[in-house]
Amino acid sequence: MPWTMKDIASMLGVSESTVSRAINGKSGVGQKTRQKILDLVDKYNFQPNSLAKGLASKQTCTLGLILPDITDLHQTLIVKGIEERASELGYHLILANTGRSRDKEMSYLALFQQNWVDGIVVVEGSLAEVDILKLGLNKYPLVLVNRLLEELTLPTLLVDHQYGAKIAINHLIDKGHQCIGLLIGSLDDLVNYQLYEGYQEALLDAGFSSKDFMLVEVQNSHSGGYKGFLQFLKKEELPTAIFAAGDLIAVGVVEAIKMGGYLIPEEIAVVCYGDTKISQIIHPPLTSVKIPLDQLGKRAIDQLVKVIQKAEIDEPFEVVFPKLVQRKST
Amino acid sequence: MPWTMKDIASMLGVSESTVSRAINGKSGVGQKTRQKILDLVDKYNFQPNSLAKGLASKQTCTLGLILPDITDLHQTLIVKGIEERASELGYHLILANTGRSRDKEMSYLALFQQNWVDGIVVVEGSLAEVDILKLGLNKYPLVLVNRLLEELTLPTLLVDHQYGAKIAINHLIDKGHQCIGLLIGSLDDLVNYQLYEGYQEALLDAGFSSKDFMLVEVQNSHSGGYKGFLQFLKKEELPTAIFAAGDLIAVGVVEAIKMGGYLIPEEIAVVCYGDTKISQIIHPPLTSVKIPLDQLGKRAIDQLVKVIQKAEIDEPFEVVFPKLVQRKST
DNA sequence: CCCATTAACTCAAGCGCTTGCGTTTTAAAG
DNA sequence: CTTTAAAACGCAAGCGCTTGAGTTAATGGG
Repeated sequence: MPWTMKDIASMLGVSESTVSRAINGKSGVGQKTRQKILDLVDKYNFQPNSLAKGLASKQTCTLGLILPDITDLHQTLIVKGIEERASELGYHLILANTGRSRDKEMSYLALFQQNWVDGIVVVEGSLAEVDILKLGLNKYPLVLVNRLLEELTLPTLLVDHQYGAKIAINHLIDKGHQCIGLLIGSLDDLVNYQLYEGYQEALLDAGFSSKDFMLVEVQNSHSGGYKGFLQFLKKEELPTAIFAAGDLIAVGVVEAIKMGGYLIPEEIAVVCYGDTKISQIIHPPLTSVKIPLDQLGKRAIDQLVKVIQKAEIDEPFEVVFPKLVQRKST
Repeated sequence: MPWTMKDIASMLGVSESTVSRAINGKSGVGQKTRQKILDLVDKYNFQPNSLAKGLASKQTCTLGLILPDITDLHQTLIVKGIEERASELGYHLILANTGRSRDKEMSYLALFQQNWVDGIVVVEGSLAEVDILKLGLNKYPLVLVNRLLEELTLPTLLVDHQYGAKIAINHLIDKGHQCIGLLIGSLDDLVNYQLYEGYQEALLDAGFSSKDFMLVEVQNSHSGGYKGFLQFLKKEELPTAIFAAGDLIAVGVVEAIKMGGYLIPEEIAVVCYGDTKISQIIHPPLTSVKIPLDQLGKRAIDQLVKVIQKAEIDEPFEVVFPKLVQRKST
């Protein structure tokens, strides 16, 4: 049976309130009494019951985090940033993995809202406006990461993927490439579509025309990248540079390029979107676009804490910008 | 302001207790009353305050999970298993990432123990016997995954890495290899040491002698694997098969082998410990030892729930066995 | 038609902590 | 040695829910 404040209080012949104030560092307790209490707390390793504390004080100093797939490296990198900043600000983190199940997402959202946490971060996820409204969550401290709900003005953190594609393409143009291919997953995926837009914009800005676009839509996988390169081979002109929208695609395309007997980067340059371990250890290590996911997480917490503390949010939408990391493939 | 049971109760002119029993599906409520309550609950999307519920009922239907590094794929795969089984059994999961900080580990352990959760799973981690004892956690529902504390008989889930190494080596022996090299990270790491033991045992069992051991200790990284193979080249006899204890090492060694102009698997076979994405997409895809991490997680929850429900644990130590996945590298 | 049995429901005491307010103590000022 | 304001502390209500014991209503057998 764990100790309670009552126990500590009666041991010292003081009231519970005094113990409470002493532990929480509030005024209204004398020096010696406070010390005696703290000593006892230490001696018996007393831990105040956080349920009771939360119930009485209406705050838990805990943040809820909902994400679709904990085995996804991108997401865990965001979590890392979130965890770091939350920890700095004195918040604990509670993490819920939904396994991309909409029901679970709703269920955790509801759970958290039941006074478990002071605020919620939702990473990606599939929840819609109606869900938020149904749960009465539109007034709850809630920030969205990598997910845009246009009808609601919830604080939202996004990556500017279009910009990410542009810096990649601009880099290739700077290197003198005239024929730049794009290997990308389904354009139905919003991220891919944004990359595609960035690709187009960069080329147009540099004076190319839409005739110069070389797009191959593939499976977002190793074999997708491989097959994608074979598609390029069939075209009248072979690109001298390829922007691969994903590390697995990049690995596949590199393999295909080598298989075809071409040299990287001398004959074909490759830029990878996403600076993952895989893209670094293959041969040659790939120039890639690094997405500052930890930044994303940290700023999400900053926003969330602002909302919790009722500070006004000046601008609900924040954007982080990818950076180019140059390696041996360009 | 969220609704409370009191609100619901007064709307219908019944008592709070009736509402409570209706919501929790307990007996003592009439059909029509129950239905009316449930309808209202639905209409206003009433969510009982879980802090209050937990405080009163002394259980939260929530499990705490502590792990060192959420960006580590191995750990997240365990989490996935844990989450699935916990969810099946009606438990929510709370996840704490310590970033390998001992202090944070202690802090979360303490937090959880403050009645947040009904039980705790600790994955790997750095906590020692004294910590557990200091927190008075030796009587708390707690299971350890991939960490052995010998002086305490806490329920513990482990992977039999020694067995994992043995099946890999046996496979190579079956393929006719007489000279099998081992490329491994620091033997101070317990996992590596166990793999080393498995390696030895498999060879000895097959009639080899300790003179046939070919061990090179390297950095657990891509370049470690690369350099490791160069070490082999310096030896009088080149192994015809290599067991690489880690996917990054395996990638490095494969690169070095190709660089040296040898064919895989014709001249040199490779087996990788750990069946990760990386080991599957490189060329050739590697035969590897798959560690059933989801199993590990699921069985951890089974054990934990047993402890929570005060069921006796027959055997505190459970072990899961790796499996061999054959691909093109052997 | 009455009493016993069971089901439906209410009461009220907690769970362990916080907090505003009132009371006592302390000590400095008059 | 008072006066008085501030500091130290206690009291008790309350956070929102659960639960055992007690009360009332419904049901059926004799």
